[in-house]
Amino acid sequence: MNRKSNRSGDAASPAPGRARMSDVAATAGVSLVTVSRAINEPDKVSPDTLAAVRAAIEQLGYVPNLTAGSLASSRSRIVAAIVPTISNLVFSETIEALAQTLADGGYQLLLGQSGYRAGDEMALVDTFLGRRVDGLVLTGNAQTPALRAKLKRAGVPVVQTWDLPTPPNQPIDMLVGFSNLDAGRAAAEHLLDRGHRALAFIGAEEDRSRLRLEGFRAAAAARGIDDVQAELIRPPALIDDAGPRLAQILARRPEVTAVFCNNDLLAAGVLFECTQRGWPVPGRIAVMGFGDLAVARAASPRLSTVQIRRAEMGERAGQMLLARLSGETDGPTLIDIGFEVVARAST
Amino acid sequence: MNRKSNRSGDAASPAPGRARMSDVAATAGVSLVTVSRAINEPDKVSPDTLAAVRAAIEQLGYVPNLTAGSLASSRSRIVAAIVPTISNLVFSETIEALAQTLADGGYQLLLGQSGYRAGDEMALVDTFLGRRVDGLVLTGNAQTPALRAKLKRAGVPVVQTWDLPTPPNQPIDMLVGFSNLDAGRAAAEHLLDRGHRALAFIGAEEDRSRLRLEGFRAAAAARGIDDVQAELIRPPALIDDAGPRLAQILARRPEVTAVFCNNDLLAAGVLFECTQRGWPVPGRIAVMGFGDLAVARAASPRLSTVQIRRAEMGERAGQMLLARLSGETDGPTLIDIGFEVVARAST
DNA sequence: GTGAAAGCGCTAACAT
DNA sequence: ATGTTAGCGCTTTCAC
Repeated sequence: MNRKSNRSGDAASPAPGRARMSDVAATAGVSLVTVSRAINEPDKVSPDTLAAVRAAIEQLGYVPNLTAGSLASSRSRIVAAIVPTISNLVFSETIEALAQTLADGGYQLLLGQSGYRAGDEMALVDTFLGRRVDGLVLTGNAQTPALRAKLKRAGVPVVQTWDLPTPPNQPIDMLVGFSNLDAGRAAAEHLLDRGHRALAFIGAEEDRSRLRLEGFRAAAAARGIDDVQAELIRPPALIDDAGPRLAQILARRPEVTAVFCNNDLLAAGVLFECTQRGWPVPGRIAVMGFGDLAVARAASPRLSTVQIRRAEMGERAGQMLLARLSGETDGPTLIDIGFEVVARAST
Repeated sequence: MNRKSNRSGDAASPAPGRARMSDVAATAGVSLVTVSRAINEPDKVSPDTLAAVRAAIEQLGYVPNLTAGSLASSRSRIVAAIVPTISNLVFSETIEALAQTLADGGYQLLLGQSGYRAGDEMALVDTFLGRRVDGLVLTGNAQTPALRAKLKRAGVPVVQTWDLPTPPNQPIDMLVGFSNLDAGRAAAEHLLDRGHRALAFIGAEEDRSRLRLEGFRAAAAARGIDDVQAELIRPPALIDDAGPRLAQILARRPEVTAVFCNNDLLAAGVLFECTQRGWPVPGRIAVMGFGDLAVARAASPRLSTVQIRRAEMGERAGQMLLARLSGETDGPTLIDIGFEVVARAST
């Protein structure tokens, strides 16, 4: 009952509803295939016909139906990406670079949020596969066995990001990331090198954050320090969680002199809390962040942090996908982009 | 040459490539239509057949081809949204709430970034219309006449967000927003009421920010203050732009005692700059933000700001769209959700 | 409650 | 350089 019913205002608009490719063909006085070619492979059409077709398209306000095209060609020109949340700034640069790289290659990005829930991730993958996306970019490598199986069966190119394969997990297909374990370790070593012995950790209760905590603890233990206070925040971890969590840590262990926060915004929250208490940083307590977001360079004092090249990660993910989609079969399928400890004033 | 070629590892996987609905039908011993019904309208199928169909789906690992479904039904169950950038936290809560509301209604969100460029917005709309999205959510109401015309011709439900219609612009279809002009005005009045006379503004060089500046200036002028220093940052405006811009303002006009920042993160950047200079806030300078993000409640001092109910905006946008898509013809099509000045410690 | 036939709007061979 | 013939995998009448 809706296919023919026009919505409300039905003024004398230039175009009569929605034109199809055959309408364009008729108007231009050519066949339907020629129109298809004029749109998709303009070189294979004579200049005159091309002009005629373009005029007809313009005149009719024709918008190609990409759904029909996808069905016929079994290529959607869509790549889907799943991130835990778009409200976390660490992901947005990766996504922006990915979207840009894909766009330059003629693909569009479909974005889904898992909310850190495995069930949601599975549901998203289902609809993405249902839409026959040409590729998939996932965050982390903690996907459930069921999900892995489904992806392999579907045969879609997949890129995992933001982590390296942590045994026993194998890469599903391609991967670009870094070792979160080593990053946590490096953060601890940085603080230990500066003489801190009473360490604390604030992060989200989530896979990659847990890995960094594990590395952080391992490095501390290697130097004989076993008591690392940790506060894990149920995601999303927001900046206004930082102050109260720091308070919790200090209530349990007042002598803490250094805290590693699992993203720079959380670290900025800790800085604000210190300002509130009138505590000098790093005099009373050293603060280290993660990510090297813009806030790390803007904070006072400037934040020491672990830099992740987030944009590069998105770009590489996009390139790997484009290479695979264009039929290239060689090229890397596992990239460790590493990380770098950046020492600034807060430690 | 690729339709039949299988990628690399071709182990004895349970499923032979990709099952179609007819395969499910054959396996379940029913007709294809029945499978379609079992998936889309389970009530209209007997419990036994339903069970049989579900078993077959499970066994074959069948994933419905939504592209084919969309083509046949001319409904995509996709709503697209365009935001300037996902790297700006003010948009993410709106988008998250929108995505959630739509998901509850059985629709998926396709996200596009315009990068604040009108040309990109047009290109995005083109591909979205090409994919026959069922609805569209746009940011702001400064769309070009060409874009407006295209949207009206296509007849898709459209919701504009984050602003009210500013003459001569009419709403394209539906709208949920607030007056950026009035919000800027209210911010100025708040600062004026606290006795400030030398005012400054830091914001992005972008439509809504400009409107807020206009309102800010108008309210100041109404009280006899004509010299409002403004710094407009070419988007994206990041937190580390704040300090340098404040410095610029002070270099031109050292007696400035209050600055209105066009988002809370920028305001946090100004707070950090003040900490750096050893300036008391609001003693030496008052700082006001916009949005009421989490950072406003976490900063030191707590930020006075203009609160926008961003999640509600996304939810309302989703509801309007769902109502329209389900055939409801009444209901509101223009909602002013307002704003609220929140006075905290920074002013 | 279930099925048979027709077609959504395009692209992919294969001609010419 | 252009056209013809077949589908892509579903949903929709309409019939039983």
